[in-house]
Amino acid sequence: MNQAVSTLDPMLKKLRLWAQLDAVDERALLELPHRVTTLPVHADMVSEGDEVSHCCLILSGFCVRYKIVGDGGRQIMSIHMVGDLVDLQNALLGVADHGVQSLTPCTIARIPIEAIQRLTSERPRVKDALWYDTLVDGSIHREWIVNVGRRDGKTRIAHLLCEFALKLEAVHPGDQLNFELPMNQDQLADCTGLTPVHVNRMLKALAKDGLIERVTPKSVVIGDWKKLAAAGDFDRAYLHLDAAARHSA
Amino acid sequence: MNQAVSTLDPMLKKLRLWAQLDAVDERALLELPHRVTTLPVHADMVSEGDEVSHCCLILSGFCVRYKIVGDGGRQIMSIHMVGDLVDLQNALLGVADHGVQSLTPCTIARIPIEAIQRLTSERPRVKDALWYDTLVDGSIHREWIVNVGRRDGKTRIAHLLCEFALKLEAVHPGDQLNFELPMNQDQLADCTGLTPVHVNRMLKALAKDGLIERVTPKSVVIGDWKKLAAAGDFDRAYLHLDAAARHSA
DNA sequence: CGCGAATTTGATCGGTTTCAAGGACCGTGG
DNA sequence: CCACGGTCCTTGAAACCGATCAAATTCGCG
Repeated sequence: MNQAVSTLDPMLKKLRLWAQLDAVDERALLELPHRVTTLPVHADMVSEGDEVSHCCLILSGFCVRYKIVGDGGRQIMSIHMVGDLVDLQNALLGVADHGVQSLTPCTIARIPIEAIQRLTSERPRVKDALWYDTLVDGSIHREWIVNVGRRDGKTRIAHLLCEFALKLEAVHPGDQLNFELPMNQDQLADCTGLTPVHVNRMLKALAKDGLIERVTPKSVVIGDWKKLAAAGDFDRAYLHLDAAARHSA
Repeated sequence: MNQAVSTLDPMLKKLRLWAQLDAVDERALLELPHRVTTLPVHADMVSEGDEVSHCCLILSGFCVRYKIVGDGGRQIMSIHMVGDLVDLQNALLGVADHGVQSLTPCTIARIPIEAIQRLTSERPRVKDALWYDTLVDGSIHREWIVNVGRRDGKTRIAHLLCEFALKLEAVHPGDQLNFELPMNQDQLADCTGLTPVHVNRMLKALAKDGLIERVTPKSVVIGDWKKLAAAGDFDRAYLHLDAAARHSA
């Protein structure tokens, strides 16, 4: 049982940032029924139009939410990592209005949505935390609208790299200036509304400007964070990572 | 007092779609403290970076949420109308990560955010309704990411027109095929990530294709809904307007 | 080592932007 | 009532960013 309890820990760690949970809340969260599954790379965990009965918590690996447009193009709307309840929105809305796909092999915990709904109806603070989580998600969505709508190619890529670095640092403290992207250039293109070819050129341009270094195609070393953030028109406020400070104040 | 009660009715009408509210919930919602204000056109009700203490319910008129990017460009992230709690997200997150501006003269009711928080902590169904509201908002954000990220100019405009027509019909049943846009072409451009000049050309193109008719610049008559929806790659699912049917089922 | 996938690079094309100017509409004041 | 000024819409021409097409190179991996 202790085994099972610790499984959902990444979720708890994140939700603690969003609301003041007491011991009962935390235990109830960790005791949510779930089934751990592993997924290969490029696996669809949810497809657009599916009726969603489970919510997937990422325990390791990366995945994205995306939609396919009429002409066959794909747009990625968000990137997710350890601790993210990746299709909470789909699950609460009842019908998947978008797909979810793994970028890398993943381990996930599938939690029945009814269990979550039962828990939130009994534990108001848990509901607050999950609500807050969806609010932050919305804030990130808004920034992405801005990113693809009003920034040029180089700026979009720089912005995405900054966001990824900070989100990674939040769940895996260490050296956020030196990481491996879990995406190839096709997927970066689908995040930024560009073509893979142009992504390639913009990455090269960022490297030439000395903002990043690339040893292998997917490795990123941020040479100068401030300059990259400036180049990406990046302001971390929208990630609300400093929420915890406000809450405990 | 009856006067004051009916003021917030547009909000109640919308929230009823999102959750099963009982008589106590509804009365509590209508009795929320508030101050009614009128705003001229192009007035900022919230600016990015503001600390937000109130939440604005739109009683009449239209407004948008937007951000300004580094090079001075503007991106509109959503359009709002009667019944929308327009900066609930900003208010709940504490700091405005975006601005809110009126497109037309508006009447709004400013509700203190603490009153909303007190109410949601006492009435779980109200919290559910507001949460659901923010979830639908997120769903619309995701569709906008797709719209500006992966669709060409003509398709973006057609999509926006379809969305606007349906949202308008939802709050003001009547002839959704014939309406007046509350936006000029600069603002349409800021919604779609295009330039005003190009918006002008795409509107003309849609008219030439017989998908819309334009008597005055802002008037839109949708000639053939199905064709316009096809041209706009539009699928209404993301608006979740049919949620009510599911809930009562 | 060799195959397939992903990255890189080059050349060309096209949608959209930019720059610029003319025209329509509307509220205001003489 | 009409002249005026400003804002918005419309249109044209040229420039540009990013897309497309195509091929070469590198990388990952069995």
